[in-house]
Amino acid sequence: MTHKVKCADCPLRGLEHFAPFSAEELEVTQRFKAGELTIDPQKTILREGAKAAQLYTVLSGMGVRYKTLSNGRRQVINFIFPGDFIGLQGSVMEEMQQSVESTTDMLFCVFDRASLWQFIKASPERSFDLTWAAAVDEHLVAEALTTVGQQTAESRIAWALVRLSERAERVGLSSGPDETPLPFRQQDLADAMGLSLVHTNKTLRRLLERGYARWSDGVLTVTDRRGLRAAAGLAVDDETMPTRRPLI
Amino acid sequence: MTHKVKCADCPLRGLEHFAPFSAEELEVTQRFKAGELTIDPQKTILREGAKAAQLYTVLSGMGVRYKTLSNGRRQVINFIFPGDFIGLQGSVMEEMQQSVESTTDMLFCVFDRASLWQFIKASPERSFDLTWAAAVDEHLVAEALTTVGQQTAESRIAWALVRLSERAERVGLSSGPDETPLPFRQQDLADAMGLSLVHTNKTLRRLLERGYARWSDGVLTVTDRRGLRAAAGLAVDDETMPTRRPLI
DNA sequence: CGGTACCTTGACGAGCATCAAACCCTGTGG
DNA sequence: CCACAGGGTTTGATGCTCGTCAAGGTACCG
Repeated sequence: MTHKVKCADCPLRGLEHFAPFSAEELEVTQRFKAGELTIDPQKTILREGAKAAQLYTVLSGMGVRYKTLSNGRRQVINFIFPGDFIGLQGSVMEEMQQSVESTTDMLFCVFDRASLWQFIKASPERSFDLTWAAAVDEHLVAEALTTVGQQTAESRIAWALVRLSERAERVGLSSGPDETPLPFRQQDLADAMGLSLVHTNKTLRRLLERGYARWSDGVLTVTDRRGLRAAAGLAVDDETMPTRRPLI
Repeated sequence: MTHKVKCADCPLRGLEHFAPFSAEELEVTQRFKAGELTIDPQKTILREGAKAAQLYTVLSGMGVRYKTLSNGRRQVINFIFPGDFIGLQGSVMEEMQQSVESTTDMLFCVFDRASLWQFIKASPERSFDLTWAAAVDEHLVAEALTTVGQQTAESRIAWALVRLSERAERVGLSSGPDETPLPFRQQDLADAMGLSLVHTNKTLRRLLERGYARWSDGVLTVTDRRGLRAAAGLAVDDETMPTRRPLI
């Protein structure tokens, strides 16, 4: 397999959201890279119950990470953005407990799980980045749990819109001021926030009509960020996300 | 500060739930250890908003990790058991986003955050264990999110009882067959599962009356594990937790 | 044009929250 | 030894939030 994108040319590296690479880190990562993966929309990249042999960094596109229950319901654990590192679960559990599915076209950087160990030994810096990635993920999920567990439907939806737009902006997806792609369905939002599709729709509609944002054709435009944050139960300004995170 | 408990004598090491230590790993960990901390019940070990300078491994006792909202509500993110490693959040975020509070008397093994880096460099094996710990945490939180988001009150409570008893058993807390300490209040359970105290009480009572378990004086006795797992929406037998995990 | 995927809206009822109060304990002090 | 207070548990009554059911609307696609 050839690498169409050299790590040195990785489009994500330039973003200020990601910590800078040393030349050595770059080289280690490049060696660890096994190839690339291009995926169509609505395809499953990782499937629950399977043993994942690979790890992926998202180079472009978006998706959802979710878990399905025996009763057929689905919980969206997190939305997947460029820069996200996925598949660690499979290295710790016997088998994957969650699935990852593409929403849009996606491009992945593929790493071999078997060589993960060498990767760690080769570069302590990079190995801490792994821990970092896992910790950030946990933080996101914990915040989602808090929102789903303690907030009303309105706050939950508002919170999701705030976080989704923030994350999109940070990885350079903005197509204009406060305007980012949001290719997900209302059903995805509903499954993420523990609400029914119908109630999600009605609540979302109310928020949009109140002038906090617009959302059509897969593009979200936040027109009143402060109002939206307030509705979400978030402090109007403060940022809880780490401003810079390592990229793997 | 002196170490009353040498890592070599750590009471947790013997448990088969934890991966064995090599002599070298033991030595590295011992060097990293800064001291010990004894805490009374109902005390705050880590507080949201603060910058944590230390990391802790729980040697004994139990507690809760939670996040408080601006509206005064509280989400319990996870229950803390012996062997748990806490404080990583503080190394990744600017400041802690969650608090940790003791429920019982607790004993911690204290590590200095400043020397975390040396720790990682000194032992790649141990550094991967950090990642492992973070990933396991994320898995637990994700499962909680799934339960809170998609299950009825009855399933949520049943799920909590199953997981709590399992975790307690694994770290050697059983006081008899299917009998483990459970020092938490119903309010803690309620805050963990996103339910009101009243509804938690009524639902819990129904489960207990149905003969799945008994719970009094801080001791949980599971009398019908299969029934309880079924009520929780879990497969009757399968184990999703990694059977062995590293101890830090 | 029929078919499918997604969004939207109304009607109805259930699950759960909230309010209120009583009932344990255990500890404390007169 | 008893009165009292405080933390936790338990129970009943009431009503709101949200889920479920049902149907219609729109866009897109073969």
